[in-house]
Amino acid sequence: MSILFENVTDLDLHETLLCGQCFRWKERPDGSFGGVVRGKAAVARMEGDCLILDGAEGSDRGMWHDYFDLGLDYGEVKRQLSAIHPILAEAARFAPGIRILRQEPFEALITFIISQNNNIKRIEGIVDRLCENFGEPIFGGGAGSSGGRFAFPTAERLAALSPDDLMPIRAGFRHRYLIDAAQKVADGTVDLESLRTLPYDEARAELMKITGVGVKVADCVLLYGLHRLDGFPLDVWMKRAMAVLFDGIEPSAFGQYAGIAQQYIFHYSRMHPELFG
DNA sequence: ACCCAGGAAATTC
DNA sequence: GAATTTCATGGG
Repeated sequence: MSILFENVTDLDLHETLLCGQCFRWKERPDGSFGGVVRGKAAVARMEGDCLILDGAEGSDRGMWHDYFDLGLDYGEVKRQLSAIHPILAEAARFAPGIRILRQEPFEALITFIISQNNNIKRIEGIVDRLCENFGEPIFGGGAGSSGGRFAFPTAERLAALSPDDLMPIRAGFRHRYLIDAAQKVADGTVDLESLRTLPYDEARAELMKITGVGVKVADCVLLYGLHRLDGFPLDVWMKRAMAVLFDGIEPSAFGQYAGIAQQYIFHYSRMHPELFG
């Protein structure tokens, strides 16, 4: 079974799925991508301006439309952002097919806790092992050969574990952070869904109740897991980029789509390390 | 051997 | 309170 979207603009799967906002999609030899979203495995590919999800049994169009944020006009977003600063315009031109995915909040929380003081390659390996060890196996459909054959673990499952139970995923000092996050989500101490509408600073403060969540990780959870496009995560790359490429400019200057600007700049910077040598 | 990685907690000054 | 050190793990 396949799901097809026609007339899709401003989407490049390679740019969107491998730009550091998510960690579970794997590129396949034929250029398609295998991944798992909301417990459904699928293979994604583009043919011209058509987005095709193969083997997505049991999942509906709406879920994928939502995930790829197809309801937002990124052409208009880029017009607005490009008018703000010429280097931002260049960064958007460099990877015009980046979209901000609407990932699951708990997955964003866990994966970006793992991301701290870590590199993207190793983050992907840890997340893979986390899902293989503690996620529900997925049967049938695109699951067979897509690489990711396990759902992302639930908060309830992880909350029942101890830090030492996570030894197989080899996330080191982050084990206790992951358990604390799972427990606070599972017992309602932190209500992730409520963060969609809370004022930004209050939403950030809620997330920072979790041990291992500081400002940067909280901003990533809000942007990638709750689609707070006004969020602007500042990691080591972004701090360098702001200092070197946008000296004197405050993130607030990027407006309501600051988070999208951040992704263009982050990816542009990572692909041009010589700018900061 | 040394340094860094989409940081944050623990310790020290 | 602000500045520095430590925290696992793996790759360059």
